[in-house]
Amino acid sequence: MPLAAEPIGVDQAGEVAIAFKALSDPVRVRLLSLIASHPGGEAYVNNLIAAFDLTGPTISHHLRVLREAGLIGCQRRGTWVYYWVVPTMLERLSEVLSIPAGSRATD
Amino acid sequence: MPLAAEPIGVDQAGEVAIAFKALSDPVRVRLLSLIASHPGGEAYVNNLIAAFDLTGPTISHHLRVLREAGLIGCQRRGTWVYYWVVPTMLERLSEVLSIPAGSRATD
DNA sequence: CGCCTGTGTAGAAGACTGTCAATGTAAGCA
DNA sequence: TGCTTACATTGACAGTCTTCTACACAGGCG
Repeated sequence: MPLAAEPIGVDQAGEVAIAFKALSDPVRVRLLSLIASHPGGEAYVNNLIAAFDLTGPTISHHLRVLREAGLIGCQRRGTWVYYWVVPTMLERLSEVLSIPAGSRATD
Repeated sequence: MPLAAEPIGVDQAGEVAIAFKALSDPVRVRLLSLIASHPGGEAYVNNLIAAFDLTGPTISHHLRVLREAGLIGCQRRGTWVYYWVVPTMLERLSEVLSIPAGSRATD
């Protein structure tokens, strides 16, 4: 349900805000984009760490925030840990921000 | 350009993160929804304050954050100040989160 | 002019966040 | 078993955020 269609409920506003908070850091936005745009839809941590001027623990922390927000999933395969995006969550957020047709007013 | 289409640039990630940070608080999500879904697309501050268990200055602060993020605009008309949403900004964020067709992988 | 209402600003307290160094855990290999 | 690599957790520090109280500004009205 788009945010602009009707006043959002308190509970749903809280859930949505948690997801947006996970996206409120440039590093996490880039991480999500790197994972989502990776060939095959997956990426492993070592590649992600190499893309930033940050230490491993910091990237690990950001990945955890994204995971706890339900935006990405992960799985260990042998030594490496693979991450992938959860498309349904992104789509839900995208819909929340969409503008319903015919609801535009003074701009 | 959707976030999942290709790795997002550092600059754009920063801009997008600022907008998402503005949406990372439940109060601001509800404020934006109240303004966007208001008949006529506008709302004035007194009504917004009445919808929360928060003081006027706190609502004023949140409105400023939304305004500085480019998500809403405002104008004084006599004694009252009216707020409205900026649809282009919401649409841009919605597009960033959208999933390009055919890019879904292991879920 | 002076008063009241509506709205924003300033400053401060407390909680939260991003980052790091140090340490811990898990898997592969000799 | 012991060593090495890959990744996560812990604890700490500096900075930021949310919220409040107190105050200031702007506009209408007597």
